[in-house]
Amino acid sequence: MSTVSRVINDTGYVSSDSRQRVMKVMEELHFTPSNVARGLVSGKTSSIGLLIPDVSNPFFSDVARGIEDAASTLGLSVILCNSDWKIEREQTYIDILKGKWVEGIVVVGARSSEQQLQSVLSGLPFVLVDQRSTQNVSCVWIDNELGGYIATKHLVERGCKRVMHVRGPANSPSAMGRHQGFLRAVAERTMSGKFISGNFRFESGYAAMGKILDDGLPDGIFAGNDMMALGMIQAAQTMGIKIPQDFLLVGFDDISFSSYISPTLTTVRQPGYLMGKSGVELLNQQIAYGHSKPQSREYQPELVVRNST
Amino acid sequence: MSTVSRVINDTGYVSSDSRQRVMKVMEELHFTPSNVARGLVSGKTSSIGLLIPDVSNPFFSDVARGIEDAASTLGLSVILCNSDWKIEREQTYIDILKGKWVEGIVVVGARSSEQQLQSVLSGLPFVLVDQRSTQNVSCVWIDNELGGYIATKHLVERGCKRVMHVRGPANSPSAMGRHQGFLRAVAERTMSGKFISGNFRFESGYAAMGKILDDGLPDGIFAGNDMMALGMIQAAQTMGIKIPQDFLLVGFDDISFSSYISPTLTTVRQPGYLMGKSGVELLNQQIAYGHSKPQSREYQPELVVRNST
DNA sequence: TTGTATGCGTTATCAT
DNA sequence: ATGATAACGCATACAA
Repeated sequence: MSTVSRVINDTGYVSSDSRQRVMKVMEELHFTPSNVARGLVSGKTSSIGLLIPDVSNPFFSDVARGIEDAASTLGLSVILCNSDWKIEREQTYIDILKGKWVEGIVVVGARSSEQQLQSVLSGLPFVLVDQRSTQNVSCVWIDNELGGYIATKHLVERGCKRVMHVRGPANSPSAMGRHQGFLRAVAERTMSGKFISGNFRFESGYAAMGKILDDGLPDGIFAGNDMMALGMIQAAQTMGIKIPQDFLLVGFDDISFSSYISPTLTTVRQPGYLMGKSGVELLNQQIAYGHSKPQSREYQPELVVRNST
Repeated sequence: MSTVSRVINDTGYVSSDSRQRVMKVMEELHFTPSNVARGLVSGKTSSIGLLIPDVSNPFFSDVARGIEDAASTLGLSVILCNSDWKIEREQTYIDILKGKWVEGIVVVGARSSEQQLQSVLSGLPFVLVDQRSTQNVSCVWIDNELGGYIATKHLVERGCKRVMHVRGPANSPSAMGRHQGFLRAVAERTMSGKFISGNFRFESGYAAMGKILDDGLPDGIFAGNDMMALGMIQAAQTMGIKIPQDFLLVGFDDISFSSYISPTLTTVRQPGYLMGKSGVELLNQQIAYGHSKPQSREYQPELVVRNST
């Protein structure tokens, strides 16, 4: 009955009498209109995809929360997809999401290249979060290079003479950016800046601490992210090395746990929640105003000084 | 063309010639069948809802990961809904999910009563995770009472004479269960067992430490969850109180950070990832075999002894 | 083995 | 102001 449709959508002419009756019956039958049928006719499913490496990772779970909150505000539902940093899984999920006619996808920390993404997405709106676009796609990011620079400079200003970097994985643009910033800060003072590679995980930081000790302890270390920094703190603890007495430590991300440990961790804040929120807003622009000009939102990394330095 | 449908679903008779041609064309056009249209005709959307208080909470993000993994394995997509422990939001999301024709809902740590849930869901399959059912609905849970008992008994066995409990919120069945276990263990030794209320958050544990100090420090504290325990560790640290020298501390959950801090936290493990995974499996039973007999899966709380005791 | 018709629940267009 | 009809994309039942 089209009259029903009219009262539901509040469109067209409906006598107040009919409206009353329809509303009454809807109450009685607990009637909920089918978004599936609606989607089929309108092409709009009011759903978006969230492609993210791992929701159980503290930084990403913050991002995810920001995304879901913003989406919810816009009346959009979020379909959660964990890719585990695997390109293959990214592609698989994208196919599924396309089949579901999501209105767009928020891609967080993707491993696939932008070309791959664009090719597979074939026109479906999407935004990159935690990643800068080199093509012309909407994205939300922070200047990792600057963040790495700030972190390292802080170490130097605190009087460190031998600084080191525990870098994230080489296939992560964020990790590489931070490393670049580290190198720039180090070059400015004509210091040497050694680094070792990790994988952004706690265990990786823990293990790094061992290797570092073999090479002789530096007086300042910039960890590529907070999880590795936590690992280093834990390792240092068991080794009887004191922070900040024996060396200063700076992390990256400012996950909540950075201020929940001892020593509280000096770190470079990345506003995960906000970045997620912004991502959805940009995506919504794309969705609403068609394939207009992509926008990007850049956040500034911010040093948060705590007890580890 | 129904032949196309036949090759996609691999049903009915199709000459290998036609199959070849169809597949070829599908490749060329990057054809992806619409799950929306499919859902409309079959009534199956291959989507489930995930209603959870807060994905950015470490325990819940573990659960969420388990759920998404299991769902993905079963070919189900997960729609993420954060309720913030608000009954109102739970209801709102449920309505949305119903409109989307999800095949079922995994309800994690709900605040709504089972009656409310059943009433709003009106027949839609759902399972409770992190909550025991008093009605007849599928659920995955651990024995919180036993967990609380184990934690407290551990304290006693370690020689504590005056134990305390920092409880979670009164409207949380988990919190109350753990408290009950605490009381039972205390009663067995005819000890007094004071407690104060918290809200399961870090700040709450931090604040609790202050109040506890006013009443005179006990020699053993059982915190209602790990987040509060972390808050207490942090507060103790700033107050110059040493753990486990000045008092022993046991948490609950075993979130990963429990072993990432100093002192590493003795805690009662709750297998969040597994519980999420099981939840989906039970839900799938409900979905597949109609409204058959609900099942429940109980996990045993397990004491993990670390340095805080 | 293949094509045609019908219906899923909703909305938009057209008649009434 | 309201009802009838077509269409969305697919799968099923039926006819060829």
